[in-house]
Amino acid sequence: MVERTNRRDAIIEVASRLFLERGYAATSVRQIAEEVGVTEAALYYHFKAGKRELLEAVVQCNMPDLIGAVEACQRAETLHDFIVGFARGLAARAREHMNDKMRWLIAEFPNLNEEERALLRAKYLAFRDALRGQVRRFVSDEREAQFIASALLFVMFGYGQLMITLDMQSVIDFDTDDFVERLAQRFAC
Amino acid sequence: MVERTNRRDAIIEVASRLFLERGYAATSVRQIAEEVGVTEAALYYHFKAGKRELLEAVVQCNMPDLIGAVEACQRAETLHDFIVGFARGLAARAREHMNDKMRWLIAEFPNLNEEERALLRAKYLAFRDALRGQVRRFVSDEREAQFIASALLFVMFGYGQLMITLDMQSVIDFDTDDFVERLAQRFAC
DNA sequence: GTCTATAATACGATAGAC
DNA sequence: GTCTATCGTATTATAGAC
Repeated sequence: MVERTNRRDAIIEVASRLFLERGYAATSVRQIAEEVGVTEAALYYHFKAGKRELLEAVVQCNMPDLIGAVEACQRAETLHDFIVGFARGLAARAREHMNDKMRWLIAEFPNLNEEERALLRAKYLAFRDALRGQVRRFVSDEREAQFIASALLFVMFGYGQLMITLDMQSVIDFDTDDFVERLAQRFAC
Repeated sequence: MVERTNRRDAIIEVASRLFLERGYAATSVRQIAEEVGVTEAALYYHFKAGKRELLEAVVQCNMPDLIGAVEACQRAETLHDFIVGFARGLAARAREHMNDKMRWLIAEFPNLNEEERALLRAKYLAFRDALRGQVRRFVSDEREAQFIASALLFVMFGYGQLMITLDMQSVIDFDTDDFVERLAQRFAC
């Protein structure tokens, strides 16, 4: 493992912010170096493989922490409470820019190499399995638990991308709490 | 309305393909002109406002035809059949690159101006209302119909972005037909 | 590790001939 | 409408001094 200097981390942080704001292709190495307060040459010392290596680093540190949202509601005693708690956990993570990270990963997906795509898929799978494991506590049938976990996942993801990322919430009168409550009732019956 | 020449349309077509493949920022005017088989100067004759005008044209012609998916299953006689038919309609549209278009719109969302964002929101609203109208045929309660329409929308969108756009289907054993069937049962009960 | 300086190329955009 | 030619700038990346 290569030693990580503070400067290297600072570069990744700035690159991460700019990539998420404007996209990989629209961000220049010069802009990143300027905002960090170093020259391009210094940046290329830290990232010998250039801009692509910067992308790799940013992809790594922007993998969304989905698992945490499941762990946050392990104590629920009914499926209904679990679903409501899960939605609450995701909402908290949305405030930590989880939606922006997902939007960005989707946006840059065509630019990712196979290794990075595999990492993203592994994260997704681990998340789905954790979710299914929790649902399994309340649903005895394996296939039914699988279905509920997938459905919850799709609903939450679709909500995040449509309402938050595409900012539909600013123009639509949508009662999220009521939606989550109805969803929980529907799946817990 | 300005007269549209064949050449202008050819340029939009190539620009559309390249923008969707590589993104707006990563595609150069030169590449587009080359693939169309004209010079940059000729391209700037057709698009006096330059690259940004190209984006506007491509955004316009890549607004997904969501409404069609609802209209395709207007004859369903139960909510269960409607949901299954609706999923089938979306699957057909996925083959017409509707998912790629949605992925691209999400990716370029930060680059869109207010007019273009408003257009996207209007499309979404019209789609949701059409969906709710159909659900209303089977569900008397207005708010419940609203909930079901939103839930279906989020599920389908989440499925499309995760399974198709992020290509999870290539690595996960997922039975879509079984999923849709369980979904229909769950919401039609 | 960070700098100055610079290479080599690509970019968006335009002028003017035909 | 399409071309050639070109402008001014920005791009990724490197060489070599300190």
